[in-house]
Amino acid sequence: MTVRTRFAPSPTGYMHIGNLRTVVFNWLYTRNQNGKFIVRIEDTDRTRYVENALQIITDSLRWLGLDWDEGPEVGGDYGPYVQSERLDIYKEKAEELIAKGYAYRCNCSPERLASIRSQQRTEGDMPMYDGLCRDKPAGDISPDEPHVIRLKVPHEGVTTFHDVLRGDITVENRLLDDQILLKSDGFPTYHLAVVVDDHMMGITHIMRGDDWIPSTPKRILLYQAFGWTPPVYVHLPLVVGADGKKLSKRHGAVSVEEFWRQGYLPEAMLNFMAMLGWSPGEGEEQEIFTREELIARFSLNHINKAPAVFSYDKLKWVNGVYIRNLSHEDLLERLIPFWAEAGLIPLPAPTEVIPTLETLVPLVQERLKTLRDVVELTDFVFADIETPPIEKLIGKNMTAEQSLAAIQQTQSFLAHLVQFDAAEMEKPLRQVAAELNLKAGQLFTIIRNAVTGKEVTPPLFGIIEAIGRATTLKRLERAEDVLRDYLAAQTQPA
RNA sequence: GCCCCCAUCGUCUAGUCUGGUCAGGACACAGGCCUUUCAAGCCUGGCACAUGGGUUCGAAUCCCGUUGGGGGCACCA
Repeated sequence: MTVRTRFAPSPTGYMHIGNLRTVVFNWLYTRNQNGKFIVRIEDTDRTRYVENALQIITDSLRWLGLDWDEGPEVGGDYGPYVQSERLDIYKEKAEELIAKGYAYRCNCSPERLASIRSQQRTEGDMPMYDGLCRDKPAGDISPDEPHVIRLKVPHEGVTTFHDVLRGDITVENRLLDDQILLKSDGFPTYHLAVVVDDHMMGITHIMRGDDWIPSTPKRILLYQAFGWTPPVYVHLPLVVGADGKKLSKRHGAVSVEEFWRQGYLPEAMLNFMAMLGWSPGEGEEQEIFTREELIARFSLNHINKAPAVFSYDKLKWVNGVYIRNLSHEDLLERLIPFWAEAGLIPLPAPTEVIPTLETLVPLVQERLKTLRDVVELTDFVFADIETPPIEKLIGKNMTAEQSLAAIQQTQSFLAHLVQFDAAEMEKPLRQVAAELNLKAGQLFTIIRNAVTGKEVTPPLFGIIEAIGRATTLKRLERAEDVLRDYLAAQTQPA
């Protein structure tokens, strides 16, 4: 039997990271099994529909490299793959259930429903439909008047389904609501649409968040009513925030887009997401896996049942590992959009700045946790800096005179350097420090401050090379001015 | 309120099914080495089987209770 799985997002605006983890597991399992992965759009709620949401979903999937075999843009034999284009099917299936006695028409007003719900709540009961229309005679509500179609859940007995991770789960039928299957606007609800589509599209395995467990019995009842065999269920543990609650915006970034914009690599995201709730098991201590390794090793046997906290720290670490493993060329290409977005370089990058960028890449590579970090690390190369205040220009255990002399010596050395190249700088500048009776660190620190305006930067000489001779000398000069002004003020008591 | 699910370091987890190695690894944290700053790298350290009761020669592992956490209860998915 060919494994067929699906990802069935609602086009409500963005791709949530919790959804993404579900997709990753579905996709890895399907690829591992050589099955078919299907994307189906569940747009049955017209009130929540967002215009370009479909685009966001497909862009997100493509960014992660999660391809689908059937669905929007690629077609397939079981289409259409958008539920709003399948309305007549659901309607027909709902009528079929009425004919078989498993469903009934209901014309209770939303107001009445709300009022019985609130009453049930205040009385401490589980809110559910009171069944007013359930026993009305067959022709009592005309198919032409506004109404919904509800599932006729048995009052007695229990419904059991099997979950691969948790075993059999049983719920008493009396606790299940007479779920609405077809809304008064003619659209199906999720419960009907998903069962009909999963069956008609030949879905064999359903992997989704375990927040769906409580509603699964209703689904099973539908399969029984239709006389169909339910698929295999795998309920995945939820992805939660640091407080243990369902991951949401207040925990930090939650949409795939945001992670992309913050400079996470798709391959790092995939690796990290795969390990959230799944592990290779059997004493395996490897943490970093290629896409191919993940596909080869993924199995349902090692999925955890407990919810997993989404650790931004660990994701950053994984991302850093992936960044360090990139070739210089590859990293450069990925960094350019971030420099450009910060306004440091134009896009596309002009050929004359490429050598500067190439100098920078090896300097920043092991310092980046995200691609976007490059901005903070190198902005002074492209943009003018503020001349540092006097405290930053006087070295540790040094006088202003010594500091001025040190900067002057450095400036004159750099001004006359034949090859303005990082490799040519270190030795002679250490020499300069020695001659001035300074530790190398004392000299380098004030030079760093003078030239970058920051106390923490990538290695100094590479940075100086990237900044270039003219700008470097100019910045040193400005630093000297500050020191000279300071000294003048000292000797001239006010 | 009712129902369902879950429970190993702060976090992700290995080990649980097939009871018996100082409960292993990683992130984070602390200290150290390296070092022009910051990283990266290396070394070291602290840190967990929620709890009570069984079963057993022996329980993180099997059973029951308790506690704790999460989720669900729409003409939303």
